[in-house]
Amino acid sequence: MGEISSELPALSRRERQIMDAVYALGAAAATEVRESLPTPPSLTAVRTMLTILVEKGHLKFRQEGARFIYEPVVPREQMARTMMDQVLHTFFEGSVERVVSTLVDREDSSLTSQDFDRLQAIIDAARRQGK
Amino acid sequence: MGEISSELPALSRRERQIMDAVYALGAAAATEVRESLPTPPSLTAVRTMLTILVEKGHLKFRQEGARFIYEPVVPREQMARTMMDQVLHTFFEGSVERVVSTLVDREDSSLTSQDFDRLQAIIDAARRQGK
DNA sequence: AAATGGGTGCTAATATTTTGGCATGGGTGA
DNA sequence: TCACCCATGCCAAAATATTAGCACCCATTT
Repeated sequence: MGEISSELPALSRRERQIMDAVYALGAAAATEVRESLPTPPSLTAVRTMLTILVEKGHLKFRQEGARFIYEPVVPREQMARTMMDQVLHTFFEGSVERVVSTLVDREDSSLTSQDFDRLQAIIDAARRQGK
Repeated sequence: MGEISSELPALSRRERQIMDAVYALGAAAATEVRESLPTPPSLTAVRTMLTILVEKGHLKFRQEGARFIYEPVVPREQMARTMMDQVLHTFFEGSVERVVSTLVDREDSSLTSQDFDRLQAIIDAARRQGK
């Protein structure tokens, strides 16, 4: 049925918007999802979409008291990886360096000295581990 | 008409697939676009979509001999930035560090020692400039 | 207990997307 | 020059996506 795993599913526009919203929120109820949608439709419509996404295996939900909390089936961590690969390939010709360059050069990067330290630490660690 | 600029347009599924293909290719004719589409439709269908995307202002084309080469209106560089912001916000809670971490920890990262040097240089440069 | 705030399921109209046929025209190479 | 390839425009069916109404259920709060 599902076949989601690490493949990024071909979602429709609204479905993608909703999945993005849920990923950004971590987990959320219909109302919250609706609030973070661009040009939000009716709450009923949002609920329908959520149900569809559950049926398709992209979302799951847990009941918390009276409310239903929706959550992605593929954990954010994993999807983040997939999305990065996607962006890396489509917009950066697979160049990690260009991505990092873009990241740290952003207008509103506002990276502190400590942030830079941490970045350096991450790279050092990867270097040691990689070989 | 267009109103595209840096806002990421709400494309339909196929439209996004095609835009991604064109971005990945840099510029391409209909046939090439078709070849890099998942479950490609007929060539006519692809052409129709390309035309629609031109009408909507997402693509432009130039005639090169007998063939038409399609190209994104928003340059890849700029769209790359927008996409990064998007991914950063949706999947990494805005944490640049997490992105970098994910990038260098990828299975098939295969980053060489020189790659790491360059990464470090990028960060050093940004640090000096940012402060 | 009654009102309220979510939730469900079923249903269906509308809107949009997606597909591609068909006739036609212009370059280009054999 | 004559196919051939690639393009165009117009058109339209088929498939999907999107929206939402309605009746009803359950938990919480007043």
